[in-house]
Amino acid sequence: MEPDTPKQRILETAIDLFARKGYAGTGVRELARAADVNTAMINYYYGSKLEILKLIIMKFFTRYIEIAESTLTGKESPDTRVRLFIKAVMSYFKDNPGLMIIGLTEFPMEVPELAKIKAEYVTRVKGIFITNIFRDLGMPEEMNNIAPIIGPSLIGMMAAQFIFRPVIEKLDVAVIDDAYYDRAGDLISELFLHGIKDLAASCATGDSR
Amino acid sequence: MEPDTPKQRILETAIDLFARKGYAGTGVRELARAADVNTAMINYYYGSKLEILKLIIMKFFTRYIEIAESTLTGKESPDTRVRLFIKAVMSYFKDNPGLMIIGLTEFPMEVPELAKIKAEYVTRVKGIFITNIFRDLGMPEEMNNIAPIIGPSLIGMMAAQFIFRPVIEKLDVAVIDDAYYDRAGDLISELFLHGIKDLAASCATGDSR
Amino acid sequence: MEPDTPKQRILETAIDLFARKGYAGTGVRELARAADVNTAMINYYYGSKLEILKLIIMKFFTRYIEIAESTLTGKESPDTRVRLFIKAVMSYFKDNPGLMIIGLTEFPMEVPELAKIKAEYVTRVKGIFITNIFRDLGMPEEMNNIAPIIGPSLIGMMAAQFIFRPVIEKLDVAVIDDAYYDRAGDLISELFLHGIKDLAASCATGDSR
Amino acid sequence: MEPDTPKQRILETAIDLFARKGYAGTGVRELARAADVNTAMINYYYGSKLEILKLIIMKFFTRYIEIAESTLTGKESPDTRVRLFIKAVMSYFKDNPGLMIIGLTEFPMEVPELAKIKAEYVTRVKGIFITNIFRDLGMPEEMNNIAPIIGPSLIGMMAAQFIFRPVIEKLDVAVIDDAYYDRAGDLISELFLHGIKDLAASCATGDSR
DNA sequence: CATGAATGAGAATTCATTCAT
DNA sequence: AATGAATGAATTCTCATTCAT
Repeated sequence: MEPDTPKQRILETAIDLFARKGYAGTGVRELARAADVNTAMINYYYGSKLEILKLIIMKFFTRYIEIAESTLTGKESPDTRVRLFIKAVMSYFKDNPGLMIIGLTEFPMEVPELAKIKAEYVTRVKGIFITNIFRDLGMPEEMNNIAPIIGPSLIGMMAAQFIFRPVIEKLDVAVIDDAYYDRAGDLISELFLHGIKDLAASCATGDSR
Repeated sequence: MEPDTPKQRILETAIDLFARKGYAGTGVRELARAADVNTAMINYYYGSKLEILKLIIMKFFTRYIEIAESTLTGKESPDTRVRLFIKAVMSYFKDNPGLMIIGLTEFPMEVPELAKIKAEYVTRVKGIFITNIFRDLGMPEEMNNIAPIIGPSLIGMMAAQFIFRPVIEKLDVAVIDDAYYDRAGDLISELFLHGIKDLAASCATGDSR
Repeated sequence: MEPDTPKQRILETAIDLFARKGYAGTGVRELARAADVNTAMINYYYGSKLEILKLIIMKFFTRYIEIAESTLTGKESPDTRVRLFIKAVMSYFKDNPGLMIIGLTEFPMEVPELAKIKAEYVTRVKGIFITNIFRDLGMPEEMNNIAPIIGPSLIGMMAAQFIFRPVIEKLDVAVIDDAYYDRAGDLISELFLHGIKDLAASCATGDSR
Repeated sequence: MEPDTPKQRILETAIDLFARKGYAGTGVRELARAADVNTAMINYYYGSKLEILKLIIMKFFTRYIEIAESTLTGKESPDTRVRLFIKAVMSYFKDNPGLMIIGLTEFPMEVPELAKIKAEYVTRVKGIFITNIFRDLGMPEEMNNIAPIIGPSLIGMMAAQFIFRPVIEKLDVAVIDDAYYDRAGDLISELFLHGIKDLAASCATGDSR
């Protein structure tokens, strides 16, 4: 179905390598070899190594935003929508772990352009969350300022399952398969929802902080 | 008080640069310049760039384990101990953000030695958690298998506050200062404790999954 | 006729420089400059400086073995064959002094691989000599154990003419030209044959050692 | 008896290392470590690495000349004197293989001073040989021009036993011990004397070339 | 005497990229 | 579209040497 062109192979291989060895830690020649293309092809198709990174980051966030919008803005109860969101995100991360790792952890500060793009994406997600979830959960307005804390917390919980995978695997636990990530998603949903609702409740009774 | 020797300066600068630009993304010459030492000094004192990384990772985990042991094994209620742990960890991360970022995100897979060391540290923390917290919270034995999910989740929440800082800063939120991280710690404590206790409760009634 | 490609130029220049200044004493940048190529070309074509050395040593011994086989295994009298061998070897050395000097004097002990290869080549030559010359000269079996002495002696005599050339030139002797080496070859032949035959004779009469 | 001062240890270790790994292939720090002295001591005692090399070469030739003079200028028959010379030289080489290897094979062309010194030494030996041996062996005057061939040949035979030692050892021969070198010395004496006398004889009858 | 810190130049190698074919 | 040669800058690390203590 997918044509498997050299150009595609380069991108897929880059996602894998950048995620595992880091953007700076991955050489163009290494990438070319792994993708089984000529070294010059990389610059021919993508212009530069950095362009590939940009592309990957955009790719990651584009879909991430889509998921946020399609799951969080529905008509279901806020609980359900959060559960749907987490389920969808976990599924997305599971199918594209490399994309996620690169999108979330590669911060080429030398490229302000990228930092700005990232911030824009995150701002949008934050907006979606406040407008659709916080409000519907009945959280008081003044709790919006904790959004920048619980947003990263939620994504941190989900991402951690994949980022720390090499270490988790070394533990004597059952294998990390699809079911594992399903369970993790459910767990994170419970943790998050119970936590945030109790928080909102106690907040309403005055014990703000 | 602190002597500020070239050797120390190299290490401190390395922590800063490795955290911001990545291990692979940081050159020795760049490091030398930033630490204001001769390039050869780096190898003179530490042997190689990789040795510095190893040192940093060990440093991070050594203290992290200490914190886990000293806070989680006390006589207080499990709730209190978790709160103390999170507070101490957040304080540790706040004072040593670079140390944490490197310790948690740099995975030089080419160095199996490091991977093993990391796994050992994590195994110990997992043990401390299960023995001291899960048990005392009255979690059923069969929930131990969610430890590898919950552990990363908790640390993911905490770490996210620092790892995503460059992006969070770009949001139109209040400045990220000490108080910010205090609040984040409290919030994560609530989220985690409410979540996990409700989870244990619902698990006891059979709805576990 | 010979294409004179950069790759060839690198090898030829390496032979010259390694022979004159030693392998360790020759820098890649120096080699690149002398061969009039970009420094990176050396690694591009040969992988590493060490690979060039290996190649040169193999090259030397390959031809050396060929000469030994083609001259020593003929149907002529053993005297004649030895003379042919020495003549051919001297001619080979004269045309490729660098190859010989490197092949015989560079012993990178750090590279056991090379030491093994060398030993294999030498073992083969020793075998050829014993089977084809010692036997035909009527040398008693028990004299085979002197082979490891007279083998090096013979090659030492021949090689010395080239290895010590810089010093010989400083003496007030006639110029060192083709005729000089022809004469040296003849002389060495006489020295060697007279010597070894008298030796065999005296050995036969019992005055062994 | 010998005090084993740091200064001496440096020189002895240098002889060993320069011989085995080459002058250029031996680092000052490596030398210091092997001699168990501080790196700076090397320059403190000898000024520079090059000075050590010069010293070693001088040392080698000084003794070599002494041996030539004391053995070749005696009252015994020329045969006997040559035998004594070879025996003494082989003994000298055996006890100081490093000294010999460095003295004979290290040609730092960049140091014309050294080349000149070497040439002077060799010229003296050549003179001793012609005056004391060739003449007494009754070699015709016109054969003096083969001295530059014969000299290197003889020393080449002797040196080869030590220079090629690492390779000889790999052959399946008996161990290389003192007796081995004694035998080699005797053999080389026979080879050389038989050869050169027959040569002189045939030369006298006109078949010179 | 002896040390360890310090240095600038140089080592070999790899980098991302370009270009002619 | 694709290749392999080629490049100059940059990589990490080692060099021999100096110097203050």
